[in-house]
Amino acid sequence: MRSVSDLFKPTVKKKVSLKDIANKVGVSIALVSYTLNNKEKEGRVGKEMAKKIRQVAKELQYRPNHIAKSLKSGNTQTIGVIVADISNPFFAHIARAIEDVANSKGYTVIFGSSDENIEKSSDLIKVLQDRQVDGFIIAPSEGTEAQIQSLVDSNIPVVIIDRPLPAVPVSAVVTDNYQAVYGAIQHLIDLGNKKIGMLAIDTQLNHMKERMRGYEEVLKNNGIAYDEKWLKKVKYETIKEDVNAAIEELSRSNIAVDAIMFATNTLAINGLRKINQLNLKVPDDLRIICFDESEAFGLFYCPMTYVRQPVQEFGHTAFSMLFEQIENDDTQMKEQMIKSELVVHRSCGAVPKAEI
Amino acid sequence: MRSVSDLFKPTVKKKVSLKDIANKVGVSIALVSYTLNNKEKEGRVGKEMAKKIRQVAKELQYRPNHIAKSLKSGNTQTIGVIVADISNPFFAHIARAIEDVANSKGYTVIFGSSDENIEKSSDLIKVLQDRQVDGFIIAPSEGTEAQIQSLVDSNIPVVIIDRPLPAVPVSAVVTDNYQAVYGAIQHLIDLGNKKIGMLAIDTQLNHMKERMRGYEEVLKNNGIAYDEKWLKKVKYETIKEDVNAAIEELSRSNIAVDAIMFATNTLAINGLRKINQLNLKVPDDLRIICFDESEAFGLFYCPMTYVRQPVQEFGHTAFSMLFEQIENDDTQMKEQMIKSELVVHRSCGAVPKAEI
DNA sequence: TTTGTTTTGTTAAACGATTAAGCATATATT
DNA sequence: AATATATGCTTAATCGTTTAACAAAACAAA
Repeated sequence: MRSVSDLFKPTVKKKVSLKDIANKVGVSIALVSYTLNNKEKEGRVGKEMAKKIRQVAKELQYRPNHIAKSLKSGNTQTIGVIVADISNPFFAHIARAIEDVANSKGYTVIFGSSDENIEKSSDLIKVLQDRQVDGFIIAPSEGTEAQIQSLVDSNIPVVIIDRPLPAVPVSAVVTDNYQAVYGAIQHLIDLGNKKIGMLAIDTQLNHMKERMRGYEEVLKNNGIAYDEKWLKKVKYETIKEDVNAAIEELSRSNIAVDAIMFATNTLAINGLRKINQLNLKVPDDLRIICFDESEAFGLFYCPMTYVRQPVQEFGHTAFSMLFEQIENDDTQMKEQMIKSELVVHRSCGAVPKAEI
Repeated sequence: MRSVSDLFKPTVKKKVSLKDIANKVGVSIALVSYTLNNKEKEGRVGKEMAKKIRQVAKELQYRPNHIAKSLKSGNTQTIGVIVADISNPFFAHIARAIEDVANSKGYTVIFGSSDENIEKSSDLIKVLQDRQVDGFIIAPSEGTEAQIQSLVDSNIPVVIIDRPLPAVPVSAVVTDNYQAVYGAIQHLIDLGNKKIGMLAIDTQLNHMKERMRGYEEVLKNNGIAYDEKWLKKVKYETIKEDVNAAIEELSRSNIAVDAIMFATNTLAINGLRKINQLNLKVPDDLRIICFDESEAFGLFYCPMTYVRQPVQEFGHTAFSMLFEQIENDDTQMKEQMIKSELVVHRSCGAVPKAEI
């Protein structure tokens, strides 16, 4: 007997399956499957019957169960994307670009933030593997070479982005970090700056090491004696405090630099905040150049000169390369270079050509 | 015979299943399943046998196939999160907060960006439903009431965030937008500002209407004649151009306002950029107050006064409420208010207490 | 010796799809 | 008339799990 309370119990609407359609039409499940997959030829479905099946499917508002499909087919049409922090605008924009292309190709994306942490990265990879993702796009954290290598060994499609791992034979979408910084600092030098500081993240990751190498080399090649006090390596975990300390040191009268390059977005935002607090005027008191764009630059009184990495292209290229690997299982590993460009505004001390 | 090329063909390492373990140990699949799920009692697995099974599972590096589990159990331990744009820092931070709690509870999150577009929203919901997500957290776009209602009707767990839908009986995590703006503008008035402009998004969404209502009411209650030219509604799709035009108008000498409130993050960033370009000085020429925090404010020379919504709490509360619905299928709908606070700095013309 | 209780398994159905293979019947070809 | 081909639809296996139901042996109790 139904009790009164049963009447108010939320009855979960059962999902419609092929079976329901088959029952209603009075045919086998197979016939319904063939029809709804447009394999009427292959399944030799009669014209009338196909029409009826389609109609009933519509009536019942049938939607295929993707999980069941995945189990049968072995692919999930899902990719995993692991970045350091999805709330960091640089990664958020890449993520968004990936989401858009992926969706347009019928893929769904699962994002994860590793917080530059080896264990979190490993956990995320495991979870996503358990969920049978068809492939990965990863901005690898320091020390995760083995994790990536293991994916490669298991023949799971992977593309790494932003941070090359020279030790691992894996497809990658990266920019020429050395060249980009070299060019940026050369720009500062050409404008007459001599004492040039640099804030970078303290990591062994290749992209950051290349940025530092670019910095050191360009100074050397311009005959500027490199002072190691000018290069400040800050910890990711304590970025705010470390940047504050670094800016204070670099601006102290005894070693005061003419200019500072920020090696990332986040460094720049923290640094510029401190520069505001110290009441230093850009470009008069201090010239600034940044790596990566930020919406935030729009709020700075002095239009910022920066190295622009095309994040859209990053995302699109990464997905295309991954897609190729997924579709086609003997794809060769390849490294795709994305060209960055120097966007010149006034923060380095010169009026950009466009504004003259 | 194996050809030479076979040797180089990437052999996809087959995944190990319960069957593989069962075969190797020489028992039935069921026994392995019971053991690895710690249901040895229920499955009456012998001690010795359990030990052996576990050992072989480890040897073969068995990892359960989540897809198969989902198909059997009917739940995917996955939730769908739909926001307007994941690359917008406000949503990116909420997303990150959701990701963190969700992961800690064993849930995986799939994000999607609706771009404030009804069709995209509908498509996303469909895709996620097809993928059998256990529930949704949605920041609904304008005109998506029917979509949300349909989820509710189908008894699918949903929590909406940020934007209340008064017409739909659904659980929600929101802030008191009316009160927040009322307080913010009152603050401006208390500091002597009379002609106060407002930039808002042109939408029928309740959160924005409430913000506008707060603006109008507080002016009225303070005996300030409300001039409709002061309230600028800009289109989401053409936000940059519209904001530029709005700022220009509001600062034109004949109607020049004393102060401007920005009703969102993105409006603020675009507006402040324009204000920089026009060389207007904050707070001397113009006072500013914003809704929502932004990293970017750190780059503005004048520390910004803004209404802070605790995004972490937003994410955490939303997930908790969703989790409750998922676990417990006769949960009552409920609306959770999150308290916002006014963070006072100097952009409204006064020195904040903390700095005196 | 017979019956009951434990212990230790196995079998088989199910979740919702896909798809090769089989089986009638009708029509075409020789 | 005998054989081949086409047409229309069904059966059953499979993907990797879970879990209720059954079975067989060992041991205890009557």
